[in-house]
Amino acid sequence: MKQKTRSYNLLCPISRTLDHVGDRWTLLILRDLHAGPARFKDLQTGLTGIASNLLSDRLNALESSGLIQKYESEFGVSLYSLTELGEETGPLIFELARFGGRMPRPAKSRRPGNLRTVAVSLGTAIKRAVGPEHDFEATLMIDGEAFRMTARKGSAEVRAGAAEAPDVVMTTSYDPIMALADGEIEQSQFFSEHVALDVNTPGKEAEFFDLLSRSMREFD
Amino acid sequence: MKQKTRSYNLLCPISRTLDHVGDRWTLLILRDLHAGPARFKDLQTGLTGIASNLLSDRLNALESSGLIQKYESEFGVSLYSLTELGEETGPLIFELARFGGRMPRPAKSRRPGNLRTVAVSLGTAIKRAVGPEHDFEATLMIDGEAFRMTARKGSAEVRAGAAEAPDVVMTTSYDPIMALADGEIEQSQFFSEHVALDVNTPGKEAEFFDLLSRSMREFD
DNA sequence: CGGGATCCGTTACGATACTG
DNA sequence: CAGTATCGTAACGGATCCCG
Repeated sequence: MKQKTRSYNLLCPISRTLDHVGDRWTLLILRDLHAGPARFKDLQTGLTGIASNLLSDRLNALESSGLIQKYESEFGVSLYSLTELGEETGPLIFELARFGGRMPRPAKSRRPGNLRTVAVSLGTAIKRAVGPEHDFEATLMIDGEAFRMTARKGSAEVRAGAAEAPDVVMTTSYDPIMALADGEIEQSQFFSEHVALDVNTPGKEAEFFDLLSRSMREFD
Repeated sequence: MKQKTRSYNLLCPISRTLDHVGDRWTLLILRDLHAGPARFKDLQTGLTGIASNLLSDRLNALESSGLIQKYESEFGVSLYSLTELGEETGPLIFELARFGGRMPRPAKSRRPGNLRTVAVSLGTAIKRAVGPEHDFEATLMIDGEAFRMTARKGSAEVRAGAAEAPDVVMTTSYDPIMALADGEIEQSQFFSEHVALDVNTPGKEAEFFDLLSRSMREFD
């Protein structure tokens, strides 16, 4: 049950970080948790085929490191979420996503079991791009999976689950989003060909588009 | 001789990055190369006890990924260096260093075999802090190991080896630098108690101090 | 049925020894 | 100095089992 988790144990901040998050799967677990609290099963499907014992080991290790916490929600569902310290891996996750866009896309790659990864790449990017002029809530429907994007008072996030009272609702699918993130298509093409938009609060769609296109520029 | 290098192969930029740099030791090798070209032996000592076969495997894999390149210098010395693509891991390395400062320092940790790691943490930070008002070259002597810091026209770097015509020479040692990076002592204390400074070009020490203290603020 | 723990074959790691 | 070869061991990966 208990893995030993090899460590470098070197007097260097970089290797210290890797001692906590450098094991296989660990950064991907943190990635998915940046989309909000998740159950064991959510993580297992999002990580396409991680062995349950490994997921369990990693969650325990992350809890020991103080990066995540486990708690029971109503009805006794166990949920894992980032601690305040764990949230601080956001910029690190963002740089991982950004660098991935620089690497050639491999011939065939599997789709993850859920789309939290999209929410995360987007979420880490809009946090950098948001300004005080952005104030809205949006629902993103991606291949039937719902996420909510919130921008308020200079801070922003994307989380799993629909918004309660969205100003705008954007419907799209996974492949064009990834193509956009990988720089294979342009923003203009993405918005015009692959997106359907519902506006509940007229005027807010301008803020929404503005934040989204600023975010995409963060990946350059 | 040839390791298989497990990969996630998921359609996600984050996991794609990890497919290239996520193996054990790989990010630390890149770290050391951010201090400039290095020989096999330099890397081996900097990584305190990495097995030579692993170092060899990782270097081959990184070369295949296009992140590093191998070339012969004069006198037939083999050198490894970052490619243009590999240089782009800079921000990622910086975030790894920054997050390490947030984690509690473990009770006992070994010193790396050389101090390239210091040059790298510093170097990634000054790249973010430098402005057009900084224009100088400095030599940093850290426990007898020489590095050169260059700031010119809005860009800056730190590399292994002394500067040829330094405007200032700073002499200090490893432990206080790490204490500073880990937030255990203040800048003012660091400069006043643990640093000796030689000024060759009067006036340049102000620019030098300014860039250094701006850099430290990047870690907050 | 979700949330894991146990078992076991396989693979990468780590140390040492050895060679050009 | 710059690696390659060998080999024991620890971590991974997949399947199965267990418990509320």
